Amino acid sequence: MPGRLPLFDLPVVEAARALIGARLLLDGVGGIIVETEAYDRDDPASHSVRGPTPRNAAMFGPAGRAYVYRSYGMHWCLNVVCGPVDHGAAVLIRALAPTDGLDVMRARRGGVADRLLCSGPGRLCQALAIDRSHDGLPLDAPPFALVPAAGPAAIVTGPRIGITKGVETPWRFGLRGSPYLSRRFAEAAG
DNA sequence: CTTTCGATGATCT
DNA sequence: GATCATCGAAAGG
Repeated sequence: MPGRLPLFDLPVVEAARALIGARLLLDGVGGIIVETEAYDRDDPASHSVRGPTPRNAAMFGPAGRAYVYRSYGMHWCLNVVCGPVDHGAAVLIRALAPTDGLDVMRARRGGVADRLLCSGPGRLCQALAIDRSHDGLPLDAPPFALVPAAGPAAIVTGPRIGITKGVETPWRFGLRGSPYLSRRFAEAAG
C-alpha cells in the first residue's frame, strides 16, 4: 500500500496526538495540523457509538481514509479514520496553521483574518473546499496529501469541544502556543 | 472581554 | 420530532 502512514494504525488517541504537526493539503492548499480530537468506537460522543449507519460508514472502513460529515446543516467536518480496519474510530481535524495556498483560502473564507482561515473544523473545510465528495478518500493520496510531523510536537490536552456526552474525557489535543487553535486550552498556572 | 442565540438541514429515533 | 463533533453576529459587562 504505497504511501500508507504508520500513524493510521495507532489506537485513535495516539493517532490524534501523532497528527499534531503533520501537514495536510487538498489540491496543494492547506497547512500544519495544530488541533485534533479523538473519537473511539464505544465513546458516547462518537458518531460510531451506535454502530455503522449510512453517514458514518467511512469510520468502519480502512484506516487512513477521510470521514466527512455535515454539521449543523451548514458546515463540513473532516476526520482521519484510525486504528484497526472496521474499528469505527476517527480523529477530528479541528484546526490548521495555514501554509499553502493562502490566497485561495482567503478567497474561499470571505476575507477573514488569516488566523481564522482554518481555526475550527468547519472553517478549515471551507478553506480547503472539503465536502461530501471527499468522504472515504485516502488522505495520503491525491487530491489529498498528508505528511507526518518531522519530530515530536509540544502538545497540550483538554476536554473536547461542542459535545454533550463524554464531556470530561480529555481527548482534545493542540500544538502548544499555536495562534491558530479554535479555542485556547486551559493550561496549568505557572 | 464574555455570553447568548439564530441559521439550517441531514440524520436517526 | 429531537438532536446536533459549528459559526458568526449581537448583546451585555
